[in-house]
Amino acid sequence: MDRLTTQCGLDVSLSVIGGKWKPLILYHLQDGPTRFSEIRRRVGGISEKVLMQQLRELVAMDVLVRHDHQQVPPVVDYTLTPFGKTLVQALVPLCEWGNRHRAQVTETLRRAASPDGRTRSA
Amino acid sequence: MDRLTTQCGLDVSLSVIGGKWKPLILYHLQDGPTRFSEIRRRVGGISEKVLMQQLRELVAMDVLVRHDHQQVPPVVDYTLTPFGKTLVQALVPLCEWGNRHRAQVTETLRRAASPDGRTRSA
DNA sequence: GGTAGAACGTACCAAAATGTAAGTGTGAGT
DNA sequence: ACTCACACTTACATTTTGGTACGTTCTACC
Repeated sequence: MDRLTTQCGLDVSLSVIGGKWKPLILYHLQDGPTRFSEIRRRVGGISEKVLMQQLRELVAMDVLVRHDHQQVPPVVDYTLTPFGKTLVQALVPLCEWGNRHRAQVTETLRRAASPDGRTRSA
Repeated sequence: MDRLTTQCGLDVSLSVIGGKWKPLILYHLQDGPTRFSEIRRRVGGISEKVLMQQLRELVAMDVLVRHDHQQVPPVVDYTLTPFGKTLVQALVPLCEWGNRHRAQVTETLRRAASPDGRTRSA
């Protein structure tokens, strides 16, 4: 009972980076401490509300630390914890895979969405 | 405009393995051709409808191939394509990460969900 | 004959995730 | 004075996702 079962661990990872944005967020935090608004700009397309949620969850999971500079107007930044860095490392291959196959995937998605949907021959 | 942007590739991967079940499904297909009902049993907890959806999407993305044995009662199996295998390889690290940190993640989730929510010391 | 199981399809629903728009308080720039 | 940016929060609307339940066609089994 150890073939590759035991629940492959994917479930664990997924529970941490689940959602549409978390992987992207983590990715954009690799440069070091980053401010809220800067993350928002980098990720692009994410709303403040959702970004906040995700950040809070990530912080709760000890993947990030939040540093409030106690200034006004507010200055807060988020940083990957060592734990978070291991996670980022783990998704590097996925990132590379995505880059390597961007064309193919994009193309496939395109034709899947094409109105006359000729996905195959007939 | 190419610092590390260009979209890190994660968006591509995510568009393929997005969703609650796809990674799990792929994982359980590593053994080779697997029948629908067998996948369902292995993954566990997934409904027929959703499994069907996911499989169809995966097939559409050329990650899997569907083989209908043209028998009755129906015999159909799904297999990873070479392309699919590269994807599976890419999520191996995530899988390992999950296994390595299962305890911590589980614990964190547990206390986050605890009714009296003592997230910190006291 | 009735039942079970194979691999689906479909209708309808509930829940989760995401998005939108607005508001908060304060200080710096114009 | 007015506006903007900061880091959020809240209420609300919408979209996406997942789930339940049932139907189908056919065969093997009791």
